[in-house]
Parts: sequence; C-alpha cells; structure tokens
Amino acid sequence: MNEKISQNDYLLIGEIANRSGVAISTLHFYEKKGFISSKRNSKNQRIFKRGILRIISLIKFAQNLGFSLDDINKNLKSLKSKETPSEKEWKKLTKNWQFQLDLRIKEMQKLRNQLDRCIGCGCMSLGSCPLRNKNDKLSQKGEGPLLLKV
Amino acid sequence: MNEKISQNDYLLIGEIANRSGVAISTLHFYEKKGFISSKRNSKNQRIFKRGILRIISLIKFAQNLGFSLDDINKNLKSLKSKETPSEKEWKKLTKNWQFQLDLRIKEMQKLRNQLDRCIGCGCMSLGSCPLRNKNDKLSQKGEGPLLLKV
DNA sequence: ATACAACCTAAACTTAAGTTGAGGTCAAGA
DNA sequence: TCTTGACCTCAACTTAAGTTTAGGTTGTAT
Repeated sequence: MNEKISQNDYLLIGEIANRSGVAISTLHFYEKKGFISSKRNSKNQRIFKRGILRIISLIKFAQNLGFSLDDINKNLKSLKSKETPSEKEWKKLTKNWQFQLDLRIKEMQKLRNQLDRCIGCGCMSLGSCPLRNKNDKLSQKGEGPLLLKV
Repeated sequence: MNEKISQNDYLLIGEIANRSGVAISTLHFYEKKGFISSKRNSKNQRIFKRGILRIISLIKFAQNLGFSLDDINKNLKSLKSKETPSEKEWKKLTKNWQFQLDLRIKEMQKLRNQLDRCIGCGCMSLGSCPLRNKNDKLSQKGEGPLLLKV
C-alpha cells in the first residue's frame, strides 16, 4: 500500500516493527528518548531510513548483554553521527562490549567459587563469611544496576 | 539504652540496620513484603530475633547473584520454617544458586564468543547475524528480567 | 456511505526495589 | 521544661523500560 515509499529507502513504522520484532510503542519510546530518529511523510507518518534497523539491532543486542539504554545511547552517539559505522568504530564498540562481558563473567565466577567454598558450611554469619564480605560485592564495582535477561 | 532488650536475644531495628548495613526503610519494606518478621515490645517497636541477620545476609547475597526478591522469598520460605536452616536445606539452596550461576555464566560466555566471531564484520543485518538470532537471545530462557548489580 | 487498517498524540499505567517526607509517640538528658 | 534520638505509620515519590488507553486523521475497500 505504501510500497512506493517503502521501496524508496524509507520504511514506515509498521515495517520497522515487523522486521525488527520491536513493538511500535517501543519505537515511539525510543524516538522520544532520542535513541532513533525519523522524518515525516505528507501524512505525518514517521519514515525511517533502512539503516535504523541496524541501530535497533545494536540496541537489542546490547540490552541482552545487560547494558542500560542510557549506556547504549552513549555508545550509539558516535556511531549515529556517521550513516554507517566505520569499521574502526564498530571494533571499538565490540571491544568495549567484550571487556564489559569479561568483567561480568569474572565476577560471576568469583561468586560461584565462593559458593563452592561455602557449601555445607551454613555460615553466613556477619563479618566472617566471605559471602558477606563487602569487597566481594558486585555492587562495589560502581556501575549501577543493570537489567539482565536471564 | 535499650541494652536489656538487645542483650536478651532480641534486637531493635536500628541495631539490625547497623549490623546488616541495610537501611531501616528497607527493613520496613522487607517486613511489609513478608520477607522478614518481627514482634513488638511495649513501646510498639519492632524486635527481631538475632537470626534475622542471617536471613538478611541470604537476601543480600542472593540479590548479588541476580535473583529477584520474589525468587529469593520462595527459596527462603523453606528455610524460614525452621529457626536455623538444616544443613540439608542449606545445601539445596546453595546447589540451586550454583546451578543458576553456572547457567548465567554459560550464557554470557556464549554471547562473548559470538562477539568474538563478529568483531570487525560490521554485520548485524537482520536474520543473518548470529547476534540477532532469536535462538541466541538470553530472553528466550524465559526466566524474566533480573536486576543485576555489576 | 461506511467500515477498516495503519498511522498519529498525549497521558496514564506497570513492575521492582526501595527512598523520602510528613506527622506522631516515648524516654532520657541538660 | 524542653529538646533530642530512636522509633512508629502511611502515603507519595523514584528510576527504567516500556505498555496501555483514549481519542484523532487518512486512505482504501466494500
């Protein structure tokens, strides 16, 4: 129905939603927050460049890694300035993600090991049990809470 | 000041807060939610059994592992029935935590590996990039969102 | 002519895990 | 006596990441 516009490098929001699997209301929300942007056609409908699909993919992937939208947006800004991320910037981004993931995996393994040492001890008494040791708290990493899908 | 009561196996909320590092308002909140319980003294002040400190430790530790309070509460119910968790129950709990942690670590490593394979490819095109593959999404694990401190 | 689909807006609602604020009691100390 | 500290209650507020609702437009199909 709106094939002409769609073929013409621009996509309506319904198509973006279908192709990306992200709800229209979410796209509205992302736009309001400045994570994505659009122009309007003569009917005041949002029209998106095809490249927006890659941006949405990036957002969803980084969310799966546990990054907050605000974190993601900071990373995204450098990418969005160019139409297509340069290989250099893409590498920077993925390297950063890897680093964050590695950190998180290490923290998890640390907890895992503590749990191992503590099994059966039934301790958890304040101050003495390593599980309660402040230095072992993930919260000490100072990066604020992240929403992780598990 | 309230030393007599405190020495007497019961602690006032301020002491619990100090010893556990958990804010009084949070303890109120936990009580309202049924995660912990208390009696009252003649001044209508909450008095907590000393063992509550272990419960709070458990809650905070499990939160660090990424469990939601509701999840934790389910696990806690079996422990709270007894005054002191039996070794058997404690083992069950820690084994469960280990299992969950192992799962999460595996998922993270999977993402990490995907990132490795994708570095420099600049793909992320829908359908083709493994990062976008539905089967690889953590969200497919169907355990709902968890709040992780990182 | 009228229904229907696809879009639009603005505002309110949702959940989790608390925090903040306003107002009140009680006992001890200066 | 008056203040101060430690406690109490209840309600409203906070943040993140959306979702839901209610009402409005436009274009096509029957």
